[in-house]
Formats: sequence, structure tokens, C-alpha cells
Amino acid sequence: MAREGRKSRAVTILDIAKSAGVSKSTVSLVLKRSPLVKEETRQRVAGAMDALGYVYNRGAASLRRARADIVGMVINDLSNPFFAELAIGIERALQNSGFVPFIANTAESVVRQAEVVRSMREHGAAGLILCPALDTDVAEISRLEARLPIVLAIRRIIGTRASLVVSDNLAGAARATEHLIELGHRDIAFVGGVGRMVVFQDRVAGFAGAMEKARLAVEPARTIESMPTKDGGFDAMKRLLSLDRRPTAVVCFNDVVAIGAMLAIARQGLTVGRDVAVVGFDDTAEARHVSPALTTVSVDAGSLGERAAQMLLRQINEGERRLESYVGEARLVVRESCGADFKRRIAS
Amino acid sequence: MAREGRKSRAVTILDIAKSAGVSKSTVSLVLKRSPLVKEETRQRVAGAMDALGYVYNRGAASLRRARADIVGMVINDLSNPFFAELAIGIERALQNSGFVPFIANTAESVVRQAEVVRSMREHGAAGLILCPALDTDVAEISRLEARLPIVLAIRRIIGTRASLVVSDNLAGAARATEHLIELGHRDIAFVGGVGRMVVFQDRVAGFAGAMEKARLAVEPARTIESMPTKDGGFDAMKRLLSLDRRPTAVVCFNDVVAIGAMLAIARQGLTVGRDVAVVGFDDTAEARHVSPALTTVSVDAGSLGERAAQMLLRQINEGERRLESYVGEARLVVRESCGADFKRRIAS
DNA sequence: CTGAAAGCGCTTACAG
DNA sequence: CTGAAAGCGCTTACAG
Repeated sequence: MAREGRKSRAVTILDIAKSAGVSKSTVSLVLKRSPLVKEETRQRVAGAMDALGYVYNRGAASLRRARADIVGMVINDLSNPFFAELAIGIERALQNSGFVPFIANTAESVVRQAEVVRSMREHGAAGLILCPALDTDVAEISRLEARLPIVLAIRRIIGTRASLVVSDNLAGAARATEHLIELGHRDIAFVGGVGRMVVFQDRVAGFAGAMEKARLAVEPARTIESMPTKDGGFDAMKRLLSLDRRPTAVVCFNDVVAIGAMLAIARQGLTVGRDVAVVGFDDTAEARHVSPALTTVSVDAGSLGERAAQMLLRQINEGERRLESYVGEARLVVRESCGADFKRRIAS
Repeated sequence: MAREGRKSRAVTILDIAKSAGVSKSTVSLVLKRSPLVKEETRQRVAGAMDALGYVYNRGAASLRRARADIVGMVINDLSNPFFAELAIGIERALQNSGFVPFIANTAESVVRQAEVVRSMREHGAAGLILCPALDTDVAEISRLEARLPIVLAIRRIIGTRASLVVSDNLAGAARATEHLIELGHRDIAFVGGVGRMVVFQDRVAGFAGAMEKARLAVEPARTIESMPTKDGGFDAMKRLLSLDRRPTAVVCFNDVVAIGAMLAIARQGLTVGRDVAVVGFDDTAEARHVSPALTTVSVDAGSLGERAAQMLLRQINEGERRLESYVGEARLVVRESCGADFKRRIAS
């Protein structure tokens, strides 16, 4: 009935050694798959482990080796499918690396983020992949980055020299805006996102650049900030639609904002794509699945995650600091929400 | 330039002790906030920690105390918002418990699940919250459950005596079905989910029970299995719509399946709610956000997660085995996809 | 391949 | 409050 857990005395390599009639050292060699041990001995030891229900104590090993096999992934919003896909990509890349990823969700709280990071360091994390929460302090990142390998993902923070994996926000937003302009739109708004985020600034810059190139006005009143969530997008779009002159198209901060915006448009009795064109950013699985399907900028969250993981592994293994940056391609994926279809039907 | 990480010699309590002019024991007492240490000493020690950049080594502490402060959460599909919400609820409940949750995603692979569980045990997890992957072996759970505190969440597995947090699948599905029957539907199908999952069996049983109570036929050909994903739901619905006689309503295995099904219906040129009524199960945030809004069975993933966490904490703290079960209420939330609205408009 | 010894950083009694 | 000692379970040389 009693559990054999950490409570009662655990089975150790010494027990295994006795049971298999070898020394502690030999068991340790078996554990690390050393070729020094002959097959027959190896099997005897493995048999003893099975029989006694041995569980390797990584804590003890880490303590001795002064290095643990975990890496932390700190995610700012796990309920956003984009970050869930990112996390899954990171996990995939870590699969056979000898490191296990531990995920934590900060829910955009810097306080929570500090706790989580501290906890991961206390557990001996060999490195961190960090998607910084809103309003993360530059100094905090710099301090961290001096102490352990770290890769910043998705959200750039100005003033740090940490390794970085982001997507090409400027080009992506520009491309999305150009597409709307090509479709004939002149009155285009930017919806969602928080002004003090660098990602927001980059995307707005891409948007404004494309507008200016086409000699179109960028009115400050037509850039509506919001939390980068579905509800945020819904509210922002509602506000935008309540203005006296409504835009014919909107570039949204990201997909969840765009989906929220689409709902606000529908709620208003308008048709997405015909009355108001919508484009998103991220290309999460949801973008394909909503109706009308969302035209968006694809950044491939999964492969960004893989990149970040590989970058972190290099940094951990090479010991000394080696900073890299990767800017993932941002590719426009035209579906229905931009109304390209409606235009075509009218033209023909 | 050099990192102070685990590579070079780490700062230990001995360094702190020297720097603060106290003994190692005193530092340890400060660490655990013992009232034995007077405030002035405490501050001196805390100051030294700050100055030297001390990081508590939990691995060493766990080793000595033979007990770690982590609990594992093993999730079968983190890309399903339902499980993401569950995970967030678990995290919330663990916030001030002294335990930190480590999440891992098995992506429905039992092989991956075994690896992940082993890794968590090796790291000394004090307990596990497990959402079993498809086809998880009963024997494996039983073995595990004899060795450490464990709470099974969401997916019941027949034959184990482990603690359990699930929702009332039978009643929920019955309620959803009854609602469709009240709306006048006679020809109702069940869409999505994998037949060998107990959750599926429970929900189908609820569905069939309600049908039989209304003396309606349950045709096996009208129970279409699929992976419990959006794509699965899409495919299943497509198959269902290709039958000669199409049902007027469908009860879906869960929300992601329902949303996939809604897309298949729309793709077919039909209108959800008017041509085919749809109800889901879970009430994820997405259910509110799709259009038409999904009528579904609310089970409150977040609070199920909290329950599971509390149950696990009790089990860990009380030392000996104490099995509990919690069956969360399943409440029908009527929105638009069931067509209640259309019916009303016709009636008036 | 094996055995003995030391040590990773902490906590736990225990005596003062 | 403090100090000295032992020990958690492992790995790491090192000598055989």
C-alpha cells in the first residue's frame, strides 16, 4: 500500500549495485550507456533496475555535474494559439537533445514572469526561451542574459543584446497593407496591439510605410490600440465602427485580434470582406478555420519555435556567449476576409 | 563577460555565510524564513545574497529533503484550447502552494507520454496531473499510481482507482440532445471523438439515452467517429453530409469538433442553425467567438484544472493515499448554432 | 571493467 | 541564535 516515492527510502544505484553484484561505478557507467561495460553486465544491471523499480535521480546528478538538463520556456499567453504552436515547436526541436522543456505561462504579468524565471533558475535550467510579458524591463533581461543562455522569442526588446527569434513584422505588415491597397482600398485602419510593444511599433511602421508609398493618409485616430486578444480586437473594432466615417479595410495586429474584429463587424450587421476587409498576422490554425477564412501574414509559429530551441542549444553547448538573430520570413496568405474574392466577382 | 551560471563555481550558502559573517546554518534558516533569526541578521544575509547574485539551488535542497517542489502536468493536446484553459487553471491553483507546475504536451502519443512521465519522476515530481493520451494502458496508470500521487483529469480510464476530475459527460450530452429534441429535431447524429475513449462512450451514452427517452432511433451509421480536433470534425461532418439522408441536427464530441463541423456545413453551402443545428461540448472561449456562436455544454475547464490541482495537493500533503473523485457539472449554454433563434423567429 | 574516495549545495538534528 | 558533522544520490577522476 505504501508508495515507494521520495518519502520512504528511495532505491539508489548502491542498491542496484548490490543486487547486480557490481560496483556503484559500474551502475553509473551503465546509466550513461558507456561502451566500457560489457553487454552481459549491462543487462544484469538493467534487470536489477527493473526489479527494484529504480528511478534515476536527476537532481543528484545535476548537483554533482553542476548542470541540469532542463530548459525553461516562458510564455506570455498560452491561451493564444500562436504561442501554443510556438511552444509545441520548441518541444519538438528539443525532443532528442537531451534537454527537457519546462513551460510556464506568465499571462502578461511581469511579476509572475519574475517568479517563474527565478524558479527555473533555482531548478538549474541550462537556458531559457523567453517571450517577454508586456512591459518587461530591459534591465531585467540584461541582468538575466549575463547569467545564463537566453533566447528572446517573438517580442524584441530594445536595448538588450540577447539572441533573438522574431518574424519580419515590418515587411509582413507592409505586404498586407499593399495587398489591401491593390484591392482598391484607400481608407485603411490599423487595429489592436499595445503601443508600447516593439512588435506593435514594427507592424504599424510597415503599415504606415506602405500607406505613405501609395500617398495615402495615416490618421492617428485610425490606429486603435487594444490588448492583443480576441476580446481586445472585438472592442477595438467596435470603437472603430462607431466613428462617423468607417474605414473599408483594417490591418489587424494579429490573428486573435482579427478574429475578434470580424465578430464585431458581423455583430454590426456588416459583412467581412465585402463591407470591411480584414487581414490578420500570424497564420494560426484558427485563421484557416474561421469563416470567412482569414487572410493573414504567415510566420510559421512552429518553425520559429524550432529555431529558438536550436539557437538556445547552440548557446548552451558552446559555453560562451554567441549571439544570433533570426528574422523569420513573413508571407501573405490570401484567403477570404480581405474580400479579394468579392472584387474579382465584381470585376468579372 | 563570463556567465556566473552553473559552469563556473556557483555562489553557495557558504559564500553568503562568510560574506555576512554568520554560519551556514543561519543562512539556511534565513532561506526558510525561520523566526529564529533576528531581523537585523536576516537583512545582512539578504544583502549578501543580493550582492553576490546568489541563486538558491533547489536540486540540492530536494536531494537532502528527499522531496522536490515540482508537480507535473501532462497534457494530451495543448493546441486544443480546452486543455490550454485547463492548464491555466491548474497553474492558477498552484500559484501559492509552494509547488511549481511543469507542463508537458504528449500530442496524444503514448510513447511520448511514457518519456515525459519518466522524466518528471526523475526530476522528483511530488505528483502528477495526467490527461492520458489516447490508448493509454490501464496497467501503466496503475503502476504509476502505486508510486506517486496522481490525479487523472478529463479522461477517465476504466480499471484504475486513481483520483479523478472529470465533467458529467453523460448528463451533459443528454441535456444537449434533449434541447435539440425540444427544438423539434428528430433526426440527430453524433459527430466526432474516438470510440475507444471512455469520454466518447459516456457522451454517446448520454446522447442515446435522451434519444431513446424520446422514442427516437439511434442509428449506428449516424455516429461518426473522428480525431477530437477541428480537422477531425470537418472530415466527419463532410462524410455525414454526403449520406443520402442528412440529419437536421448534430451533437458534437467537443467544441473543436463542432467548429470543424460548422465549417464543413458552411462549405457545403448550408447554414448552421437553420439547415443543420450544431451543439458542442466544453464551452471554450472559442465557442463564444465563432459565428454563429456555438451552443455548447459548459464544463469550465479552468475550474476543473483548479480542482485537479487542489486534489493533488491534498494527496501530496496527507502523505497516504486518499482517493477522490470530482464530477463537474455540465450546463447547457444556448447560443446560436442550435438554431433556437430561427425556431423562435418562425414561431412568431 | 572495478572499488574507494571525494564532493556537488543543501538540510537536519544536536550541542552549545 | 550559532557551529560542526553527517548525509541526500549521484559523478568524477584515479589506481588497480
